[in-house]
Amino acid sequence: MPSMATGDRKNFNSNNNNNHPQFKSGVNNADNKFDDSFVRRKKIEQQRRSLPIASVEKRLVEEVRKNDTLIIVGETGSGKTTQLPQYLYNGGFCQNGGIIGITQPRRVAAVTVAKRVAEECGVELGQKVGYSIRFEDMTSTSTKIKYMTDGLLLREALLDPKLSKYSVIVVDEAHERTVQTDVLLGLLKGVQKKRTQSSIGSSNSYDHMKKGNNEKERFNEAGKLNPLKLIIMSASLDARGFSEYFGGAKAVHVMGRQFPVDILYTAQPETDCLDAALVTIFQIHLEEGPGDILVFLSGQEEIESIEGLVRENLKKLPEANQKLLIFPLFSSLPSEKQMKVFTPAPVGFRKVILATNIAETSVTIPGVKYVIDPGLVKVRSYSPDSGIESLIVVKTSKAQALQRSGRAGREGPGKCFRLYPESRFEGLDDSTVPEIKRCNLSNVILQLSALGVDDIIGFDFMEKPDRMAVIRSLELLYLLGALTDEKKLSDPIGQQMARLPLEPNDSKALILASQFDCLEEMLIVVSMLSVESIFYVPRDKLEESRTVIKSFSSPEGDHLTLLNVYRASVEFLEKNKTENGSDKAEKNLRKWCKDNFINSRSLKHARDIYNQIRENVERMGLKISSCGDDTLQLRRCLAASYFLNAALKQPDGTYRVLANGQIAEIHPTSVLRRTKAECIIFYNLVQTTRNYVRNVTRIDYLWLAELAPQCYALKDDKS
DNA sequence: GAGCACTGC
Repeated sequence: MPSMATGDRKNFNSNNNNNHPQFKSGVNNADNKFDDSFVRRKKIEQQRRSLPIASVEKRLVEEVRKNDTLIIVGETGSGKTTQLPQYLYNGGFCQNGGIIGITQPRRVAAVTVAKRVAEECGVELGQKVGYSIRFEDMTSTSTKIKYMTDGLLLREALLDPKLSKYSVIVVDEAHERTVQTDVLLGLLKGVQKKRTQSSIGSSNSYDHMKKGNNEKERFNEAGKLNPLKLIIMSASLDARGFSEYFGGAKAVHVMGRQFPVDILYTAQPETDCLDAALVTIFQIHLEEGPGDILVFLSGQEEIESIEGLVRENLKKLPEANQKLLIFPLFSSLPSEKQMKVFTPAPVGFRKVILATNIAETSVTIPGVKYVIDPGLVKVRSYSPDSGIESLIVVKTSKAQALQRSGRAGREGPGKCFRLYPESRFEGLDDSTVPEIKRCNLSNVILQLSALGVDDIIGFDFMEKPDRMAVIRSLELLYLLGALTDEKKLSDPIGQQMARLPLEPNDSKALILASQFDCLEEMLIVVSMLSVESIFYVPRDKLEESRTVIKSFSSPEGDHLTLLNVYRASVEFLEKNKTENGSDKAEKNLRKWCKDNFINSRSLKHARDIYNQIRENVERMGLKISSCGDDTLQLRRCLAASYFLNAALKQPDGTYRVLANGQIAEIHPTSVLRRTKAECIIFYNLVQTTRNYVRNVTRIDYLWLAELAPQCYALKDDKS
């Protein structure tokens, strides 16, 4: 417990190393009652012209004309994401009928930016300017500027390996180095080479035309496919990595527009980060001017405990100083609760937002003037040998610290309190380890195989993934029957698996389910497994939730329990629709979810996935039939698909994973926690305080040898 | 009897 009363406070050193130019806001200073479209257009025009990037429009277009690949480093607020595509359009880059594609790592970004650009262009969204993300396509044949997620462009490449409808592809936020971005960069490099070759040697493109490719390709006057212009946009200060990867590509810098943020460090290293954050919150609240506080914490648990501490300490202050409102923010929080952070604090009040990484890039909260950064972050780590996933708390990178502090300077000058000494900052890694070096690669490999890349180890990644991780994933794909002995994609299993937007194991389960006559059920199970945490239980309703959740549970395990939840929700929705109409029914469903401790956002997501993959398997011609109440077939199918995730009970009640000997316990949230089935299959193995298997179903040990002989042979067979 | 950062198709 911090001793605020005794005057315990943190001493912060300012580095005063502030070389950011200060800008006047210039926006919204006229409270215009006559905000008709003309005035609005004028305003937009003015805003566009005042962006830092506007002064270099001609030069940028010229550079793109001269260079097939260009790196653009643009700081926050430069306007690169909204403006560059418009400059290129006006510069004639769509004249051959090609379109400009801009990729984003996140769905919301693709949507909001597309909306803004459509407005700036004065066109209806979905016409000249559109976006395309999973479950939502807002483009048409007239779309010339298309925003999309990078994952979606990867999917498009499966159907059209030369991405022939694009004349320019802009990869935005490349510094984030998500798996999808990294794969995309490697792919685009190859596409560019192919298109350059085919526009030199005419035979290639001619062959392609002869094959009767459905996709219309963009040809120049001589009937050749135009080269692909590639633009990599990054906010990182160092463009060297990208430039080197693209053969010494030219890099240009565009100024940003940020308000200055004063960076403060503690004089001494902190031993207790939570306590330091708590003290700093009150220090700001009591000593600094108006403005909201954003605190970066590692996870839900930390957020909830600090929330309690702030409340406790707040009560001890004089009433005049109690005007502090606390908002937790993390991804699994139900959206109604997430939305609350956007309501401005009443006059005289200050908000403090306790957030995870979600506030670093995904969510921008207005009103933040102070950032508290303990310098830690929870990251996923994955061990290819044990197949164990875990979340570990590590120090942020310099780039991440910079990103966090930037959150204080969006509306005016701000302050960032780093809860560590300046010397420690110097010792941080420049940037975060790319995701591709710390994740399961089976999906990446499956996708690349479908694109004709057979030599994964030799693929031109910007940063090569771990060799062992590649080998393990190749093994898995081979055992699932997706790859042949020659490491080529198998037909039809591998081909079908690659087409499904799921993890390879889940795709295999669907394909097998059509043979086990339980595809109807497996579609639901896989959709439910693909989303995060279906159940959401507030801390104070633990007891109440137990009986409610129990009503869904199946003695056979969690997979069937998830199936029950989905079916109950569909039944509720259908019945409501006939009685109350569609809109009202959706609203009632959300209430039903709340009453049943189900996260309605997750359930909606599962329904979207269900509809999408159902359409996929229908198009593949798989037989969709139901096993009804006979769940034996479904469990046998699970065993046949997830055979590598089989575990046997040991005398002490723990489980031993047959494939690699790992020891784990059944997670306490599982319906099989108490029953202790002899043999189980599980969906994933996570390490927290202990090793836990989650989403578990009871199976018969003998099924393994019968259904997965490539992995298990009966011991008696040899004698 | 425990706890799960964030994305994406």
